[in-house]
Amino acid sequence: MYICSMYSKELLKGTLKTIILKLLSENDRMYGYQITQKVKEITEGKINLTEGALYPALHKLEADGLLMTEKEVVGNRMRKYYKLTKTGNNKATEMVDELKQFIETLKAIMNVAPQNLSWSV
Amino acid sequence: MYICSMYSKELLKGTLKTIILKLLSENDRMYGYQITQKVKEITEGKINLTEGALYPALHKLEADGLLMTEKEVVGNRMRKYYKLTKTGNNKATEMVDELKQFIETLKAIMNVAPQNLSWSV
DNA sequence: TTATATACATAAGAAAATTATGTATATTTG
DNA sequence: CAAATATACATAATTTTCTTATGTATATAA
Repeated sequence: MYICSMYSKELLKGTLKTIILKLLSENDRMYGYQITQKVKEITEGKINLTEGALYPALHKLEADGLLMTEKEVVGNRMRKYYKLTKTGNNKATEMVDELKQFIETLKAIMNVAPQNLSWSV
Repeated sequence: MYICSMYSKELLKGTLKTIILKLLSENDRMYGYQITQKVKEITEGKINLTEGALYPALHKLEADGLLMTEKEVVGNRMRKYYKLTKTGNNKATEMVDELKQFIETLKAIMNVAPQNLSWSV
């Protein structure tokens, strides 16, 4: 898995943790590979998370006490399920709200009224 | 100017260049400080660009041939105006479109339908 | 006269992602 | 049956990008 996104890659930066927390707030528990597939599905292939980004992010969220893990072996292969902690659940709500507001702000910039007069050069 | 944003700072990552190009596609020419003020104005203070992020980004965009500069002295103080090149203008359109699509994709994730059945665990 | 605003710049460090590997099993396909 | 692809984890080296901090300098407001 080497291709990250059909978007300019920079755009994803800063949103990964929020995406992970959001998915986990909807899905009780998920494992890493499942998260990549779920994101691919929801975004119709537009976002493909790379392992090099995902796994370190999951480890960081666990280290920060936002996620907890359960290991299971399914058909000889290991799975590590991630689940929100109580703190993680609160943080998820907070970060999703923040991202939604940020999206609105970005839209304001992207649709800025052409040539308003407040700045004359 | 040390405070960057009322948002978690990560969110801004990856969007700065698009913001700059968008503003310049609306404003013919702008100088650095003006860009910080314009962004503050449009976002109602929610985004404050730091110099440490802005100036290197402008220099990079110039080095990449997307911006060109005109220096002027206004009231004993130097101003460096930035303007889109032809390439920069095309790139601006492209990156703004990309960001708009990315925003829609992000919204899809943030509003993901709870518990659809395509992934059973 | 001191703080704030205007106006540029850059360097050190941190954070986060990309890119590239590595290990291993299961399944599909030619 | 062999090879490719999918599943499933992990990490190290590097790059990019931003934060934080600092530096220079003039103008204006308190």
